[in-house]
Amino acid sequence: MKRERIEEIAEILDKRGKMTLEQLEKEFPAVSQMTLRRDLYQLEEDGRIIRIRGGAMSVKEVQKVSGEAYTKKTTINTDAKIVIAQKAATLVDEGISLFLDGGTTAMYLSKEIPDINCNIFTNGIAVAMELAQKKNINITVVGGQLMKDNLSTSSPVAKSYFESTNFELAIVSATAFTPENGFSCNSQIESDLLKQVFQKARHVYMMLDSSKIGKINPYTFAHIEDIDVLITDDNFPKEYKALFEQSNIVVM
Amino acid sequence: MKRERIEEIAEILDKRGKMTLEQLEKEFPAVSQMTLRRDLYQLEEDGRIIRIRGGAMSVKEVQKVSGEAYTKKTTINTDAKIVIAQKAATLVDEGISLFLDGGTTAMYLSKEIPDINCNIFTNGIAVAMELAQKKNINITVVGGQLMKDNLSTSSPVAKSYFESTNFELAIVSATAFTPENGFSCNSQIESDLLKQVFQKARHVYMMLDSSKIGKINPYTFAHIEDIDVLITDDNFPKEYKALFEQSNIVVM
DNA sequence: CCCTCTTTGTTAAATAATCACACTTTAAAT
DNA sequence: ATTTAAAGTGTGATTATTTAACAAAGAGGG
Repeated sequence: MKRERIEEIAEILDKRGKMTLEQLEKEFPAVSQMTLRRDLYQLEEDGRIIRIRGGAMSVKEVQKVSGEAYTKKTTINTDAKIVIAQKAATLVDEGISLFLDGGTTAMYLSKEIPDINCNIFTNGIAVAMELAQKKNINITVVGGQLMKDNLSTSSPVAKSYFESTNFELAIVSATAFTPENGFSCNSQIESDLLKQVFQKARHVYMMLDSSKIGKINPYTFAHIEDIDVLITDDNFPKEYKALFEQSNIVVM
Repeated sequence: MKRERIEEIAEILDKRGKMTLEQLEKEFPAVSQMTLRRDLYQLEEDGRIIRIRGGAMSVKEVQKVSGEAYTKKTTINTDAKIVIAQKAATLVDEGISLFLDGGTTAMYLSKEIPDINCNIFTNGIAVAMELAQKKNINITVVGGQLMKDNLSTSSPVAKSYFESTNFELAIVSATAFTPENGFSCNSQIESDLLKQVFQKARHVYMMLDSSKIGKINPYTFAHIEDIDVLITDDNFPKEYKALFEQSNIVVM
C-alpha cells in the first residue's frame, strides 16, 4: 500500500516533471497531505526526486532540461488539462499522421503521448521541444511568426506546408466556446491556420476544458458541426454535453 | 555588482552542490536576505539552480547523480561559446533584421542579445524559446522537420519563407571548418537552408569556436570568401586568423 | 484475541517565502 | 554636468509551507 503509492508518485513525477502538493492530493484523495509529504521525503532520501517548496520535482526532469526554467508559471486549470491530455493520448495510434496545436493542453498531451512511430505536425515550439524527447516520433514544425504569449507560430505562408500534406487527425483546442460563436481564439492568423488544418484533416478532435465555456474570443475558427470528438473534463456541463451529442459528436 | 554576485553564487553553489540561505548570508554579509533570494530566483529562471526550501542547489549537482546525455553536448567548450556569443551580441542593432541558426552557440547568443526592437529569423526552436523572453524582439521560426539532436528545423519548403524576406545580417555557426572544405555541417537540408540564407543576407557573420577547426563534416555550405566577419575565441590560431584577414574578413 | 510495530491523520508551532512599498544606486540622455 | 529613468536593494507585514508531536487506526505474529 505504501510502497505502491510511492512508486506511483515517482512515476507520475517522472512524467510530469514537477508537481505541487495540491496536485498530488488530488491524485491521491484517499490519503492525507501528511502521508504524501512523508512519501516525498522518502523518495528524496532515495535520490529519486527533489522536494521543492510547495511540492516536488523529478530528478530526471532536472537532468534533461537545459536552459528552460523549471519555475514556469503553474497555469490555470492544470488538472483539468492533464485529464484531457490523458484521454487524448489514448487516441494516438502507431503510424498515424496528426496535427497538434500549440496550446497548453497540447503541451500536456505531448508529455502523455506514447513514444510510438508516428508523424506529428505542430505550430507550438514548446510542444515540439517536448515531443523531441520521444525517439520514435517524427516532428514537423509549422513555421511563422512566434507569438510570445503561447509560444506558437503561425503565418500566411504556412499554407504551403499543407498543400501536399494530409492528416489522419487534428487534435486542437480553443480558448473560448459558446454554442452561437463556436470555437474561437485570439489570433487572426492562428484562426486561419486552424481552418486550413481542418480542411486537410480527416477527423478533428477538440480538447476543451470546462473553463473555456461561455467565453468568446475575437476569431472563430470552427463551429460545433466541424468537429468529430470533444475531449473534456468532468466539470463539463450536462446541457452542453447533450448539445454536442445531438450533432453526433462523441463527448469523452 | 548584481551580475557578479549572481555569478559568484552560482559558482559557490556549483562547488558545494547545496547551500542554505543562512550560509549564503554569511558568505555575502553585504547584502540582505531578500537580495539573495532574488538572486536565487533569477538563477532558477536561468535554469542553473533549483531552489529548495531553505536554500538552493546547483543543477549540475543533480545531474551528476546519474549524469548522462545532457552534459555531453552542452558542456563542450561552453566558455568559448559564451565569449563568442557576447561578442556577437554587440553586433545586433536596433531595428535590424537578422537570421540566426539553431546551434548551441546561437543559443548562448540569444541569452546575451539585448532586448531591443528587431526582427530575428531562426530555425532553432530552443533559440526561439529563449528569444521569446525578450519583449521587443520579433521572432519568426522557419518551419520544417525537427532534428532531435540539435532542435533545429529545416525543410525544402522553407525556401518560401525567404522569397520575400531580406536579412541585414545572418549570424550562423558551423560544426566544422578547414580552409579547403570550408564551413560544413551534418545535415543536407540544413546546408541547403544556410545556402539560401547566405544569398539573401547582406552580411554574413560566422561564429566559430576554435574546437571546430580542422574538422570536416559531410555538407559544406560556405567557403571563406562567403563570410564577412568571423567571431571566435582567444584560442583561435594565429595562422588561421591571418588566412581570414587575407580575404578581408574581420576576425573578432 | 491481544500485543506491538508500522502507517496514517490532526493539530499547533516554527520556519521560510512572498509581497508591497520606499529608498538608493546606476545608467542614459541631453 | 544635470536631469530622468531604470534597475537594484532593504524593511516589515503577510501568507504559505513544513515540521514536530502525539493520537488513532490497521496489519501481522504469537
